[in-house]
Amino acid sequence: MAVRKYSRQRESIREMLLSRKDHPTADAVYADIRKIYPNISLGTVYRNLSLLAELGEIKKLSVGDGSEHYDADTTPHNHFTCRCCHAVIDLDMEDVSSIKETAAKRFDGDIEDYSINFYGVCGICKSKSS
Amino acid sequence: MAVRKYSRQRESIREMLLSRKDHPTADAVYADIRKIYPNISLGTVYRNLSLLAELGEIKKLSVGDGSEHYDADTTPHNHFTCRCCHAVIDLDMEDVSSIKETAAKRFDGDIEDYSINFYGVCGICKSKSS
DNA sequence: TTCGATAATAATAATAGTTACTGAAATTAT
DNA sequence: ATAATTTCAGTAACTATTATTATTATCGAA
Repeated sequence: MAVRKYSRQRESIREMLLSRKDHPTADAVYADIRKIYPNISLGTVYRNLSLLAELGEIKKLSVGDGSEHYDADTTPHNHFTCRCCHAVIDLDMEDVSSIKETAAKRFDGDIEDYSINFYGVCGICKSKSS
Repeated sequence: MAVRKYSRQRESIREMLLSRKDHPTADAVYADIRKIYPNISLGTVYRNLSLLAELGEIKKLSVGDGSEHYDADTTPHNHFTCRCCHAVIDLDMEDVSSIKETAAKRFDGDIEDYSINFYGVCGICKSKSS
């Protein structure tokens, strides 16, 4: 893949991701993008999501629910997964990126990146169950 | 499943996990346990790993490499994944569990747990490549 | 503007990881 | 020992993801 060529599908996937504040799985992206390109292939969705992630334009999130989630917001922030409704949401919290240096202190390798996932019950599910 | 019954296989899986300091996948556990129980089923391994995780006796780790890893050390600690040799190792670092409270400050749900994964190049791979 | 090279696509097959099902064997209570 | 119930091995099924292939779209040059 020497020269990267433009594709409507990829552009559409990028724009769609940017427009949502949630963190859809490949399947959710596929369902959404089919409204614009009814016969886009799921393989195309996977390929372009991986490509965009490689290029650093989006982020791949592994929250441990069996499938990958994608996030167009590449600025450093952390996520919360509700064990009740399974939503993956952004956490509004003060910067804790210093943990990277904390981790590096007694480690002889190079730490390039990190991800923090919080788990529990979200506000909505909490109010429903009470 | 009212009364849980003893099983040699489950006990063997637990002991095996306790004896290793790495964080094997179900498949790695299967390969190892077959040395003792040559015709144990992969399904049995999965079922018991899930069961032990539910009981809180082991921890399931999602590091984003496509498969789950298992850790018999349930005390709070963090992990590092080498993007070179793909090893998942424990990080010896000072306690950062206060991030749980930091995250809770501006959040209306309940935060029950969290996991931190660090990524980069481990010491061994680093020395090899230089 | 057409042409030729090649990247990207849709459709589908294949793979990997995991879970579900079934009848037989093991474990515990009676 | 016998009955009741769990767990097992073996296997099929399922879900998420990647690979293959023939066709189509993009793009730079003639």
